Amino acid sequence: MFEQASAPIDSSRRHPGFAQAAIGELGIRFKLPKNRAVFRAGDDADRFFEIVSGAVMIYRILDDGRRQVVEFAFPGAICGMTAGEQHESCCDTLMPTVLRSFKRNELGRSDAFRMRIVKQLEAQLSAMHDHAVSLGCKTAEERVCTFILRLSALECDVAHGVKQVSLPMSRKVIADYLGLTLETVCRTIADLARRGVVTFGEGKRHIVVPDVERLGGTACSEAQYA
Amino acid sequence: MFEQASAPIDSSRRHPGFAQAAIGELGIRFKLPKNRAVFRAGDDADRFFEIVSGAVMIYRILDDGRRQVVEFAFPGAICGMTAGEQHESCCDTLMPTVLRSFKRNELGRSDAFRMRIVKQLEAQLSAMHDHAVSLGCKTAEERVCTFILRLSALECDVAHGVKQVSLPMSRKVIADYLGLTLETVCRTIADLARRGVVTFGEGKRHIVVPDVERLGGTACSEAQYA
DNA sequence: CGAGTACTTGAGTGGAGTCAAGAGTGGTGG
DNA sequence: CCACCACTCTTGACTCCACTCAAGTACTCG
Repeated sequence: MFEQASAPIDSSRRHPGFAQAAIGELGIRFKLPKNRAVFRAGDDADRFFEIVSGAVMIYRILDDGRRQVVEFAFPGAICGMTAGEQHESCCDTLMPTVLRSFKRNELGRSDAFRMRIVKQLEAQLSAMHDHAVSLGCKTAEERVCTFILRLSALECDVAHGVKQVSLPMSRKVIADYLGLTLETVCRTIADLARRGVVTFGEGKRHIVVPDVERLGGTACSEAQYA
Repeated sequence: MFEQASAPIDSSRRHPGFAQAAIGELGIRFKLPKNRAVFRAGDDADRFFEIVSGAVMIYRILDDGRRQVVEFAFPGAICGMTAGEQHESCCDTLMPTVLRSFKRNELGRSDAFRMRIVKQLEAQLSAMHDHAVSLGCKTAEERVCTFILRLSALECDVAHGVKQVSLPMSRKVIADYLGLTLETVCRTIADLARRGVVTFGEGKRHIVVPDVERLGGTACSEAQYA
């Protein structure tokens, strides 16, 4: 009935030995290659992570294999903070990624640190609200445009008024994030390209946005009530 | 193309005078009737709120009137915390509700308070992840079952093994939360009732769950990878 | 008790999913 | 360097779940 998502990356491929690599109070900095598990649902949530460079995805998997990517995390973001004892989601790297790992109880370290964490959690909550709007009431085309727009806001090369966005993830991952199938994502991007709303850069993972306004119009924005 | 959601409740119906009602450091406690605005998207986010009793919904509205209810908040939850200067969502009461209002800068008050806020934000983030799973990859029936199950976990009368859940919101609000139409919500509940997975209590807003296991099976749960 | 709102049910449609086949891309090893 | 293989991406044809439109019924509250 539903396409099986690829199972989570094998536990043995998780960052081996790093967590034990000691150091006391400051975050432990370490690097992972592409497609490695940072943590798995069910792991003890005694540590959380800050993305220094690279990118990760946080996702959940249902019994029958359906997968929902709930967040992407880029440099500056934190992930793996949870009120419970165990992680409820999985987290994989999308590209070579440098992380900083903190013990959960380091949270009490300093006011400045804690305020940063609160700000980050607020930002993530707000991003999840945006994402819920996409998933709950936008069409396939609006979701894809909103997604490209969001990526272009964080990371893009701007050359003579044209933005180039590089997608660090496969069509399947985008589909699992947007609540669509990979075929629908393909078709939608192809259609946007046909109409000139976007064009392809070098390779299918580079999207060029000639007119951000136009893409924004196609993405459908939120009403303002002041 | 899309059904117009009712516009947000008029600003003049917001809690009049309460914010100015002074008091210094402790939260200001106040009560609102049903269907009142707690805050609006665009309002200054200088205060945030704790639900003491009752219930509220947090939602966003798109240009063309589509509405997405992103969260419900019940006693113990906080709402209105945002990293930005203005609120990005609207918040209305679903029933007579007692709230406690805090100045944003009161956040620095005490460690215990701050830790409570962090825990709450983590819990809300986790709830949003669950919600994204529903919106992104569950069928109408699974969403409705997941929703009833979640409500039954927080609030329900248990009498001789049978759970009764009271829905404090209209079918339209449930639909806007689950990313469905109100007709689909109606049909789905009717169908569950026909099959005996749920039955109606007194009035259409009281759902009786004879067998929580069975409802859980219909809701579709998450895989565990330890 | 009556008016307005909330809810239910039916019939028909369409957007995104499913199934399937083929093209492009990148990494590896001879 | 290029041939091969695996994986990712694209496109087409058909299907189906949830949406739309529409009519009618049940609450709720003044």
